[in-house]
Amino acid sequence: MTDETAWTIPSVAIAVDLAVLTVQSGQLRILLVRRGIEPFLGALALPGGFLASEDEDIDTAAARELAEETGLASEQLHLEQLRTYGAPDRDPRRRVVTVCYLALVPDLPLPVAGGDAQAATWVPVDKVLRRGRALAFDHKKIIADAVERARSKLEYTNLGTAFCPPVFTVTELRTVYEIVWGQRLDPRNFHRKVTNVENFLEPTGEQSTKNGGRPAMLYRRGSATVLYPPILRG
Amino acid sequence: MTDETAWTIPSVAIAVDLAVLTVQSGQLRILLVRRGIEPFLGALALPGGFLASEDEDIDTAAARELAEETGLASEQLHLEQLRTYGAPDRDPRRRVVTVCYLALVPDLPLPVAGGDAQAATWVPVDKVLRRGRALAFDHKKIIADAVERARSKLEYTNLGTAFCPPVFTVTELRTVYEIVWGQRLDPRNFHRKVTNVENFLEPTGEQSTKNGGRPAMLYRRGSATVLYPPILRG
DNA sequence: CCAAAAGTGTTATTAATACACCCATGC
DNA sequence: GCATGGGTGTATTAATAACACTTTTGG
Repeated sequence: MTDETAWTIPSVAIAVDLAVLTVQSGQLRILLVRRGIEPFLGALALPGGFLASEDEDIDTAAARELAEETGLASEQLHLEQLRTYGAPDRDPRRRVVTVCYLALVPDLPLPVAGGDAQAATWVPVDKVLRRGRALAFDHKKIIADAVERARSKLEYTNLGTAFCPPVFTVTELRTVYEIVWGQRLDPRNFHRKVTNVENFLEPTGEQSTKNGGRPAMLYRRGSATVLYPPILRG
Repeated sequence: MTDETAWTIPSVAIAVDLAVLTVQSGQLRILLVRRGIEPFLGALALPGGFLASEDEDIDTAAARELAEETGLASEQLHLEQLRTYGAPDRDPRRRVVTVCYLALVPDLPLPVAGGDAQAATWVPVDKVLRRGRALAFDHKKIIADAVERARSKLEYTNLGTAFCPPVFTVTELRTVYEIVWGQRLDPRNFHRKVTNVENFLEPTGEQSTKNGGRPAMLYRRGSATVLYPPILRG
């Protein structure tokens, strides 16, 4: 930080945008809102906004936006800073630098479209990334970065469990991996791997009999947040 | 991004700070400047500054600051965004959000203290992180994040070579790993690992005879930027 | 010759992969 | 019983770890 004085500092607006990912109906999906004003009127965009006040912390702003859009508080959910995007022409109106956050959430009943928030919808990321028309600003690039971050974090952390309900089976967790990575995993080897890593899964003692076949053990997320050795995609 | 209009947007200053790491004299070191004004007068701080103009891209601003401080251009050097720090009270004067960048550079002749830049010095990160007094703002935390990012990136990328000169030996590269990780590595296994990964190192055909003992083959950084399987710290 | 550093070979251990097989439920 | 999904055992392969040993220089 240099010693330049305040009068030399250009005026720049700071926004906070959210890339909220979930696994729903066998797809990796992202929460998007339809823009109601120009620019990019009618285009899909990441939910977000400007700081609520000059005193609001940016992490707090992200958590607030997330609660407004999904109704979720910070428990059973993961929120981390992704990256800051600050190309000078990314917003045609004025200079806006946006601090983007990545959130991983379980399959929610639905995003509640209430209050002043726009109606939000879950959109498959495959569709967004392949035919990326109708995406506002540089949000397609942001989504690509968010998805890559999520994919890589599944390799060496327990964040796959953020997509699961509080109590889940090994198969549910494996399905999350398969959907996020777009790749089949051997059920038997995956089972052994995640159950052998110390404190990765915490057995509840309960069983799930929801599907046909032999009942599955139910687990909670364990205390181990890192997975060593990692599960590599290959 | 919401549809709030500009008059609701709080005014926040955006800074760009640099965590420039190098390996020098057997230590991992970071480039720091001594502050000449309040607040934190006389304390060590990361080099950085505000955007040069309202039209300057933040990545460009980081590259410009880096060139000003080190004289290095973007070749034979790595520069990536680290994280954005935006706690409301991190600067007592006014609200400042800083976008921090991580740079990895080879052992330079010296940082040139010329023009309007303050005199910069290389400070061992161990010293900074252990007895972190005299660090301005939240820069100690930023440095800790930068070091952890650098350490983890050595595991699965070729960024260790960013600390090396354009042409280097396997032993020089291993020494970089040992210093950054603070851990000894088996010379033989390391050699086999990095020379076996396809396109990780590009042989020059030349040999180095600088040290005693058998001359070492000289390599350039290869085209492979990711290391699979990774070299894990354990 | 000796010391020092570079590099190869070899073995043991560990982890990943592939797949046969058994287990426990619903119907 | 039979289909279905859950879970274990095991052989194969690949990667890591540990270390003996050879190579090539300088003195």
